[in-house]
Amino acid sequence: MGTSTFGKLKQESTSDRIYAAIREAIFSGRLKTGQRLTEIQMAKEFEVSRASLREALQRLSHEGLVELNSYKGARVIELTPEQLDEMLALRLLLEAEAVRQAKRRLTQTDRDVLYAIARKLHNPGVNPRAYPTFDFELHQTIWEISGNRTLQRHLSLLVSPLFAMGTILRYSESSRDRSDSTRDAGVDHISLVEAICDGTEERAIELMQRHILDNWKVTRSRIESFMKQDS
Amino acid sequence: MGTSTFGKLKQESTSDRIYAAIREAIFSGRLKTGQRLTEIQMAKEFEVSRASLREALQRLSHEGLVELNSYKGARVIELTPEQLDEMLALRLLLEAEAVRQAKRRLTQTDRDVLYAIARKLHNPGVNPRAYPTFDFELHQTIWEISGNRTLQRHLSLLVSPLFAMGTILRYSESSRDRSDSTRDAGVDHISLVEAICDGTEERAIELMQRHILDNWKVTRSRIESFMKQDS
DNA sequence: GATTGTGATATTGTCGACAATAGATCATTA
DNA sequence: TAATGATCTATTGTCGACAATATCACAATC
Repeated sequence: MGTSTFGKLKQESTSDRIYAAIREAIFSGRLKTGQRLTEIQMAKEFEVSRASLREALQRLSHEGLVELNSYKGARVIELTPEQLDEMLALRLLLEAEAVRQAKRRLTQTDRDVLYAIARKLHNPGVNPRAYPTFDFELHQTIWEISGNRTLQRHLSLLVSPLFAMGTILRYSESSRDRSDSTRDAGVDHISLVEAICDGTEERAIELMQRHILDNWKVTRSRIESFMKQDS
Repeated sequence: MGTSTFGKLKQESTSDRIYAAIREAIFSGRLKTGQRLTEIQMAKEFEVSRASLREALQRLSHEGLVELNSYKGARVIELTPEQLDEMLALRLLLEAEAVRQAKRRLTQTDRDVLYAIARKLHNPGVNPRAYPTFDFELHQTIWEISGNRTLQRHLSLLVSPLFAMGTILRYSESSRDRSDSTRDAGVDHISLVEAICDGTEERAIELMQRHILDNWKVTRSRIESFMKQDS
């Protein structure tokens, strides 16, 4: 339990840490919508220099989580449920395109990799906390197979905050709901991979979108109950 | 006509200048694919501090024009014609979605604004050098009307470098071809705006995509002749 | 009383210097 | 000689300080 293995071997920079910390603070509700993020204050709080902090803020701004104005500073951007739905809608569009292009370039090794990930997710003994990581890995793999760097960049940009939000809310939710974290899947991943590898394009896209939507329903309900308890 | 635009006089920061300068250097071919961008050297060259330079590099990295590696520095990323086509394909997808959503939320003022821009573009006396700016303005307006911030962010991120590249190549091309800069339009803008305001969704999307593709053909041929003369 | 000008203050933009790291150089050894 | 390891150098990551700017309070003017 206590022996967590979350630390990647790759050494993360200071701005990486700050970036993740601020994002976590936003999603967990400690930093609220419209909250002004003063560089000096934040730098003191995290005990880092303003340079690293500014780099983190710039990344958050790029991701659309904070708003940067010249000589006016950074503010936490408003993330309404409607905007989250917008992000999800765009994600559905791009993931469909990724599936379309991935199907065209699929090699045998790609199939093996996809099935391997799906089996990891299907394995009943899998650590429930690892589920979202594996799920994310599956999506990323499909993006890579598509061979379309542009699509990859935009999908990462779009999905990364959604994924982080889901994970953070999952860990901060009340313990009674913890159980259903294990059956987020909805569409099971084996069927999805099968459709991508050997099904029709339409079928693959449909399963992918259903899979995303099913997971989204869970996350969205978490967000709403989180917002209720918050106010 | 009398619609004066005040806001564009915001003074640009140092990193804005450097960002634009490096991007220009990349598109004009002075900085070639894979070229290492040393911070100290670039900072000296532009006579700015490394802080501003790093900020510019980070933006270029977000835009996908340079690659940043920890403790290894920045390199100009490879932009093959195939990758440009990828970007265009994604743009077609997103612009179609923008048109779709804009049509649903269109107000009378929106119509007026769109027609005003289209007339500016249609006006035979318009400065040819202003054409791409107005064209960009038309697209941005449609994105805004869609009301979808996420779509806006991703479209800006995607189109901004394409637009910059087109503009830079236009100005650096040999003077004999300058004439056809005035008739890039392809689909004329009035028809496009009419379709968006009063046509069917399919018609509007089709005209939008044809318009983008027509302009792209011109830009792409410029890129190819530029690459030929380059080697 | 509302508006405009002026100054104080807090915050961001920019800079130069130091610390940490990667890559190259070169000596050492089997 | 080829492989190995220590050292050296160039470059990036991080920091604290100064300059430029926005915001607020308050006085002056109509």
